[in-house]
Amino acid sequence: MGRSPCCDESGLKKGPWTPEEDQKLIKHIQNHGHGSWRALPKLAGLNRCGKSCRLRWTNYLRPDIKRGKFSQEEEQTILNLHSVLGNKWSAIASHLPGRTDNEIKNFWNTHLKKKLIQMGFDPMTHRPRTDIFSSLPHIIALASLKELMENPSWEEQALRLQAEALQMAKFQYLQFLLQPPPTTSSLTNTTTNNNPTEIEIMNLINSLFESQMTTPNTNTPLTAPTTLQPLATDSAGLPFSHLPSLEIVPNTTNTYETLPFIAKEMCGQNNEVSGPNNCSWQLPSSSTTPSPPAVDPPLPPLNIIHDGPSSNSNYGDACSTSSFAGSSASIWPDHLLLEDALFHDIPSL
DNA sequence: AATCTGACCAACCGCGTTCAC
DNA sequence: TGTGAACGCGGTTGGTCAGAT
Repeated sequence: MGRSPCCDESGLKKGPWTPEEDQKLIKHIQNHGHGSWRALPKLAGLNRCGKSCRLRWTNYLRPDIKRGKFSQEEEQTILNLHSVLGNKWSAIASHLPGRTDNEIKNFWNTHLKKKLIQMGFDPMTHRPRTDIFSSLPHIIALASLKELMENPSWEEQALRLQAEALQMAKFQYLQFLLQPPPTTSSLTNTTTNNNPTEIEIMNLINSLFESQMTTPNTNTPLTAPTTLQPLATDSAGLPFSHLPSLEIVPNTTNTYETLPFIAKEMCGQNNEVSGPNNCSWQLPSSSTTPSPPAVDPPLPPLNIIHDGPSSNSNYGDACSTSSFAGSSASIWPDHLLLEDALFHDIPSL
């Protein structure tokens, strides 16, 4: 379709508006309304194109425009609406009286987007970022190179580091998936499209347990309850503050096939759930947990009644998760530091 | 004091849609 | 119904300013 030719016309002024031009535009619109924007500049005595006049009026001169810093409520509203509407700035602006789409767009690009990224969220999906995986090969390569430079037995070190990095990334991603969705906005209703898929969680849980086998293919049962502690809260107090610790309890009546149901229920934030095959997990009473911080109190530990050896030989070995949980918290206190930890002190290449 | 860098935001550009003829 | 002008919207640019080096 035809594009407006007005901006292509030569001889029309561009760039910042002067106070005199503003006054002409305001006075004309107050007296006559804007009518046809194309005809307005000539009628108002402005050497501007109609489009420029319209933008100046709608984004800056309109009397009902609210200027100044965005309030916490406005910020929250933008987050809510953006999680639903995406970059529909005009639609978002329609819910914020006095704010223009341009202003909201600028505020988003300069503040909110960065804020979400810092908190570990994808600003487009409002879900925890998973791009750790896409960058993992790069991280591992550099980490391996570091080992190579520092350690003569670099092959072994690199392999170990690779395994640890991959394991950590999986665990962190699993923790992200188990958060109550979505957390970028406390006002947003829980919508199913923010929930991780059952398969997604199942695959991660299985791969974690599988790779934690200490004695492969021996079917050694898990002999004592083991707890996966949540990682430390990040600097902003999110998102790990909502994460329960996971207690894996040996239970001969359960099978690994119950894990998808466990995972599914964990997403639902229920306090007590009975799954198939006598599988169950529950949130212990709050009295068993340390006193919560003033803001964003953590959920109490989550007990998972987990099976021991399974008929499925891929998953049937013992899990030594306590050391895993301990190392995870000490090596990478939060997800944002994983890359930092690996890159830290790496000489420039 | 000079230069650099990044944040901020008004304004522009260009595409898709709507409207009038 | 087809066409072109007008409009609306989202992405991008570029000027300004403040803080860091």
